[in-house]
Formats: sequence, C-alpha cells, structure tokens
Amino acid sequence: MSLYETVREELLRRVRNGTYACDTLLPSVATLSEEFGVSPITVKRALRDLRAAGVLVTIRGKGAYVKKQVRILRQLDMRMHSLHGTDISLISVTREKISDPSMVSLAPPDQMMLCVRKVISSDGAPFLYDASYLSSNVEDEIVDEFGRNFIVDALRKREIRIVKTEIVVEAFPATGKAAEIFDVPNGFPMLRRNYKMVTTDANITIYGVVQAPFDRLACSIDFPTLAMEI
Amino acid sequence: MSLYETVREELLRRVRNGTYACDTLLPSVATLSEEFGVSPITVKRALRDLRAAGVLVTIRGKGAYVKKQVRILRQLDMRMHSLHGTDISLISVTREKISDPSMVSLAPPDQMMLCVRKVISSDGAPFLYDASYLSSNVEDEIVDEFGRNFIVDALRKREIRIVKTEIVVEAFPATGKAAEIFDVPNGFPMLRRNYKMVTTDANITIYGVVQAPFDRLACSIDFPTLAMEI
DNA sequence: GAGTGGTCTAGACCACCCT
DNA sequence: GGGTGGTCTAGACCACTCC
Repeated sequence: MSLYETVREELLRRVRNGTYACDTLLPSVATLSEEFGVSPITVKRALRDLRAAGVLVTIRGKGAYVKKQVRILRQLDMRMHSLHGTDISLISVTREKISDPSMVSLAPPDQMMLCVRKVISSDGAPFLYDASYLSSNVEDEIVDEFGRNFIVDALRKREIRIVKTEIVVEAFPATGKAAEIFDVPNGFPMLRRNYKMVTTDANITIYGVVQAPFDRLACSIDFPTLAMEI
Repeated sequence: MSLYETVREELLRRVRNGTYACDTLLPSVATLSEEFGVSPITVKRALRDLRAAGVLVTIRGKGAYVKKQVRILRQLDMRMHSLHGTDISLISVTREKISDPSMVSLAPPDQMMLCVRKVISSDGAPFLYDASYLSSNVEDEIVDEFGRNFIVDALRKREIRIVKTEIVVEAFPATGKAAEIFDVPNGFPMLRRNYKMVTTDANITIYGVVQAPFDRLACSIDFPTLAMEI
C-alpha cells in the first residue's frame, strides 16, 4: 500500500473509532505530516481522498472537519410531502429537449418539453435535485404550481392520476453542475433516479431525473409477495 | 476553474465527442503536457480524476485507454438466471455476524450466520459481488448449492418460497475490498443493494448485500399502478 | 501577520511494458 | 534501454480565516 493510502486509512480509522469526533477540526496538515513523518503534500493527498469519499469537509483557511453523517432513507413508494422540514426551491423553468444521456433507457420523446428544475432541502441542506419534463403543450397556469409543489400534488389538484411508473436507479460521479449545487467535490458518488410516469391524461407523460449525494439519500423498496433474484 | 480541471474537462470532451475513441490509447502524459503547456504532474492529476470517474483505464508502462462503456440494466423483479453469459464464482463460505454498517437499516439479527460470498461475471468481467447471510442452523447440504446457484433457485428446489422482500439501494465509494474485486480505484462510485427476504420457512430469513461499480450496473423498477412521489 | 488549505511546478525514484 | 505511468518530495504562490 502506498504512503498516502496508509495515511488515509489511518485517518479513516480514527474517524470511525471516534478519535476524531463528528464536527471537530482535524490537526493541521503540517502537524499530521510531522506525526506521520511524511511530506505535507502526501497528507494533503490523503485528505483529498477522504473528502472525495464524504468523510471530511475542508474549509480554506480553517482546516478539515469530520463530516456529520445524516442520511435520509426514503421509501420509493412514499409520498414526498410526508417528509418533515423539507423546503422546495425553484431553480428554473425552461423549454428544452431531453438531452441527458442517462435518460435514454426510458426512451424519452425527441421534442421540446417543459422542464422544471428544483432543489429540495432538509434543514437547510440540499439533498435532492430534480429536473422534470412535461409535454410542452401543458397549460401555462400549471407551470407555476409545478415550481412550488411536488408534481403528484399539482396533478392531483387537476384530478390527474398516475397510471404507471418506470424507474431506473444508478450511481454516478458528480459532475460540474450537480457538484456545485450540493457543494461536493467532482467525482463524488451520487445516486440518480430516472423516472417516467404515465398519467390518466394521455397528453401528459412526465419524465425526470432526481439526483442526490450518496451520503444524504438512500432508497428503500418493499415487495410484498414477489420472488426476487439473488 | 483550476488548471487540472480545465485539462480534465477538455480531455473528457474529446472522449465524449469521439476524438479519443473507445479502447484507444491516449497521447502520453509528456505529449499532453506539451500540448496544454502545463506540467506533466498536472496532466497526471487530470488523468487521475478521469480514472476515478470511470472514463479511463490506465496500465502502467503502456498508457491510458478510453474505457468501454457497457452497462447492464437489471430489472429488480427479474430473475437472475435469465441473464445470458453470466458466470458464478464462489469466493468463500464462512460463519460470521452481520457487521456491515450499511445493513443496519434492515435490522439484521445479532447472531452467527452462514455467509456465502460470490462474484457474478458477464463475459469475463465481474459486475456483481454478493454476500448473503442465512441462519446458521440451515442444513449443511444446502450450503453447497448456495455457492453454485442463485439463492432463489436453491430454495425453490426445497420448495421454499419468498414471502416478502425489503430492499435498500444506495451509492457509495469503493473501499479496499470491493475496489480490488472489480479492479476500480479507491473512491470509485458504486451501487449497493441491501436485501432482506422472508421465506415460507420460518427458520430461513435471508439477508444480503450486492455491490456493483456504477458503470457496469443499474437497476430498473416498474410500478404498475402506484402513485409516486416526485 | 500568522496560520490554514489548494494548486502548480521541478525533479527524482520506482514499476512496468515493449523492443 | 527507452518509454510509460505512479508516487513522493521540496518549494513556491495564492486565497482564505482569525487575531
């Protein structure tokens, strides 16, 4: 094992066993490099890995803090609004085609669609980034509701029900945009859920993408009677 | 944007638009550092990020190759054996307690259990790492079958059916062991599925973990009539 | 101004591949 | 032996925080 890996594993061990407690400041790079007898740059590299793994958060001019681990576990068939202390923040409403390559498995239509992007926060920290696409010919009034509410809620007001849902769940490394919104380093492991919802209104089929950092969200699913693989 | 980020994004752009095609060798670090007018170390750092993002694979003494993207999409309620060209390789059969912290949300029992670990490969490349736990008092003969077959198959031979399944899906960064099996760098984004299966045999409840690199596996789920959140 | 981490560079050494 | 990438170091500069 290389030097920086050894340092990284030792620091990780100290975080896990509580030597470096939650929300506390780690010793400075200079101190650690002395203690381990390695160059400061090697310590920095170890810290960089730990940051990328969600173990630490570093603040320029201050130091490295042990990241608090609070992960939200969501049931996939649970309604969104049942979460406490969540806050919806509208990012943008645009007209565009679905170009996200991760959506291809849901075979989206190749036409201009209405796109509503929002960020959902819990206790001030964003934990979900949602982009949902609707047929461009939806009435303008409904757009406003979509920005402030969850889609199913907005649809229900108009007595539109969801008939069928397809979901694809995958992990992926954070890229520029998602990394910025969640304030995580590039390459940070993320969870993505692509969805397609068919409604009782033949004109309205909803496509979308929800993203979240791996350490803030996990999904749970229950199958009452289905036989499962592995 | 920092220098190495600029280099990284430009290289990524070239991979995406086909300038550097799949399975081809990139120019050497020395060449790239000349072209971009930066230090070789800065290029190396950019390459390191791209390796961590699953874009490149580097081989010592040869160079950096563009990684082929072949992701398997699996339906969560699809039976495993329906996949073509898959191969099961038994890693170990042990008796141990469930200590994986990612399992706590499924509330596993705190007792010695039988643990069967296997790797499932497709076309020679491992894409699934499964660890499944059973009550330790299961008959010895069944253990052998578990190593060679998928659990549901082994159970069905004994006319045991699955009554209920709970699943938790999450992303996480690859650590030492998983990184080794799949030959991915530390911190590589992975997809994990924790499961709990209740069977018709009151003595047999199965717990387990399936892991896969983000670029080799995604899960899909269909809900015929359920109303979904966001 | 002193201390912190983030970045970039130059130079060195090593392990590995190919010829 | 010459080329490749991986690692480690020393030194420098910058941006930031805190006193």
